Order: sequence, then structure tokens, then C-alpha cells
Amino acid sequence: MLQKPRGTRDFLPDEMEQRREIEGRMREVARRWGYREICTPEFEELDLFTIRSGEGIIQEMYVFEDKGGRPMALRPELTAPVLRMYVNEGKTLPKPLRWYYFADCFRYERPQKGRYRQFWQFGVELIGVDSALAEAEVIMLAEEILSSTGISFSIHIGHLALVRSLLSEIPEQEQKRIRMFLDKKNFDGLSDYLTSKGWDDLCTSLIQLTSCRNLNDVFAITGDLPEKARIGELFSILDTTGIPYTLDPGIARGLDYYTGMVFEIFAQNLGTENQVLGGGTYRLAHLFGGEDTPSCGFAIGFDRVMVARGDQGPPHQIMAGIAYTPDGRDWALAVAREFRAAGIRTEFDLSERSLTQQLSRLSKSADYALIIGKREKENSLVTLKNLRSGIQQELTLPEAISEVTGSEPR
RNA sequence: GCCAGGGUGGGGUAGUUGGUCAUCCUAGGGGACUGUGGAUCCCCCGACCCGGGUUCGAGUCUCGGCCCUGGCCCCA
Repeated sequence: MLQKPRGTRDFLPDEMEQRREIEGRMREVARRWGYREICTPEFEELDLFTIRSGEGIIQEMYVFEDKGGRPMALRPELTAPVLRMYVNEGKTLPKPLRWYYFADCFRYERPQKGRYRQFWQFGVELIGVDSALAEAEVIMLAEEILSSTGISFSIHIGHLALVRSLLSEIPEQEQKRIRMFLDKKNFDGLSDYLTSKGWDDLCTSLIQLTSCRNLNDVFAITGDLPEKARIGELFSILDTTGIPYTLDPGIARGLDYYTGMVFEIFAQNLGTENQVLGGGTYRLAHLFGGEDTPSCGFAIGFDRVMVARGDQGPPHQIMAGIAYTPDGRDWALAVAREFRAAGIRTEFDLSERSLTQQLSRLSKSADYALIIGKREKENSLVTLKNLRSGIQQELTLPEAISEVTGSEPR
């Protein structure tokens, strides 16, 4: 038997309805904040992804040649495509741009809990504005979107300038290494590494810095920085709004294009892959041939949010089923048409069996049964039976529709 | 790429030191039942992940592969 490709999933209706429900909540929050949806191609020229991340990521991607021999890749993420799109078509639009996307991405990696080879990201990009207020907006939006999904999470916010200020004397390559240790909170590894390089004196201050949880302590270690006022303003805005967060100067993010604020959000109820969101302030447009443009954004791992929620069952929708005798079929078809026109989910019996059997089937899935036979047809009525209470009544079609429409989901 | 544990009908399971027709529950289909449901009874459907090896004989032992779950690495 054929199997689905490793790391991919099939979704049955029960799961799909839950996913659409959560996706819808995320879209709604983004809409209320003035963000509008965009869409980019499922695959792009390979260069788009290697320009920024190097050739090394090729082995983590689905790469192929098209029939013209052009190197292509299924998108492994959406920030680069969105910024490519901005450079191509968005340059002349009034700034700032508020865009969001919900789309699938592909990475050739070892599947784990909350990590698949095809996965969905919900993300926003705020393009063309460079301010503490913009950064605060993005963080607040992230908080509100995740809150709407009902999961529990914690927000960690950092700024790359903080660690960088202590490393100004260190060559770029070694800085990167050090940031990796800090990001993982691997202090032993850090200590060994710094000792081997003869920079022992840095170790204590770096560890102290990444352990700081308020700005005064941070600046006591770093001293004055050019970004001090900007950082102070960001956190002061966040404090004003009362949004819960943890200051975390150790956050490094994996990529070089981040320039300032960086933040990550972690969910409870997940395994090792517990990060559900990552983002920050970055500059990417100039790499794709555009003007140097400040941007800020984040991406949510949608599948991880769904894992963190757990299976809560699909949202209930009122359903009516139509059971009929052969004499009533024409009238039953008309009734079904009217129920559907009124927005009611309505299933028409296809078994052509006895009423007993039709009702038996309906009792498992439907909230209401519409029983239609010769009598109903002759009087242009319907018999509406509430399958939960067992109460049934003969009604006109409009009466039946308003009875069903007015009922509450169980 | 690495490590550990797994893979028996659609879902969940039993299967002894290798030895009849591979167990049970559930789901699904049909019937008893052509104007009133959930119950009951009966019937049906349907599985040893794939391939090689050992053996008279493999669901069971062995090797390789595939896939699943979790962890490492990585994480744009």
C-alpha cells in the first residue's frame, strides 16, 4: 500500500475543523489590527533562500530543477519570500505595510513532536517603520493572536545590542559561536570556549547579563549604548500596556539579519520543540535588490499551537437530516433546498431505506430530523423532530427554519 | 546525520519455549424493521509494515529497509 511521504499528515474532518477554527481566530485578530493577507508562491528560485542563509541549508530543503533546468526550492519559511515580494511589488505602497500570511512550508528534517516536513506558519511583517512603537505593536499583536487560540505561553524578549556590546572586541565568527552558547544557556560550554580563547574575563559578565531580568541590571553591565534610549522606550511601552513578558538578553535567534529586538514565545504542553513563535526587527530587503528597509515581524508555528491545545473536538455545528418516504421525495428535495438557503447544514438521505433506518442513522449525527412523507407533501408542511429532546411537531417551512436557526449548539 | 523504543483488520488489543482455521473490543456494511431514532439479536467485511536469512515450519528468532513515537544535532 502507498504511504504518505514521511513527515506529512492527512487531516480528517474532525481535525480540519479545529484547525480552521484556530486559523480563523488568528486571521480575525490580525484583521482587527489592520494587517491584510498576502500570498507568495509555494516554490521560489533557490537563490532566494541561499543568498541569506548560505549553501548549507540546501540539504534542509526540498530542492529541484524545473523543466528549464532552473534551481528551485519549496519555501522553507515565508519572511524571505514576503520581502522578495515587497521589493518586487510593494516599494511604492504607502508605508508602513501591515501584512500577514497563513501558508505551508517545507523542510527536509527529522520529524519530531510538533515538527513536520510540511508545516503551516501564520506570520506578520510590519515593513517600513523603525521604532520602539512598531516593535511593541508586533509583540502585542503576537500576544493577542496566541491568546485567542487558548494556549498557555510565555513571552521572552531580548535585544541583540546587549550581548553585542560586550563582544565588540571579538571577531564576528567567534561572536556567533558565543551567541549560540548563550542562546542555549550552555554556560559550561561557554566557559570552556572562552577559556580556550583566553577571554576568561568575559564569561562572568556574559552569564550575568543573560541572567538579568530587568533593564537597570542590564545597563549596569553593558554601560551606555547607542540603543539604550530605544530599548528603554520599548520596554516602557510594554510595561504601560501590562503585557506579561520576561526580559531575556540571551536570545540570539539563528539568523544574521536580525538587527535589534528579538523575541520568542514558548508554549507549555509541548516536548523539546516548545517554541511556538519567533520574530524580531530585521533588515532583509537590500539583500534582494531593494532599498535598505527596516522591518519587524514574527512567525507562529501553527502545528505546534495545535499540539499545545490538544484535541478539543471539532466546534459543533447544528445539523439537520432529511428522512422521507418515496411519496415525499420531491417535497423533501424542496425542503432541503430551503434549509440550505437559510444557512443550515442539511444532509439528504441517500439510502432510500425505511424511515426507521433513516432515523436510526440520523440519530447518531444530526440534531434535527425532518420527516417528510405523503401527508407533509399534501399539506406543504414538514415534521420537525428534535433528536435530543424527542419532541416533534408539524410546522410550515418558515417555522421549521426559524426553530432550527434559533437553537443553540449543544 | 545520530540514539532509544515501537509497527497484528479503519481505531484499540491478545498471541506461551517457533507448531491447528491468529483473540477480543470497537468502528464500518447488511438484515430482523417500507411513517418514527439511540436498545437487542444475527450476518458480513477486514490485519501479522516490506524484503532477505535460519527452520520441516516464522506474527514470534536474525539481518537490512521503510514508517511511527520520543530524544540528540539543527532549527530560517
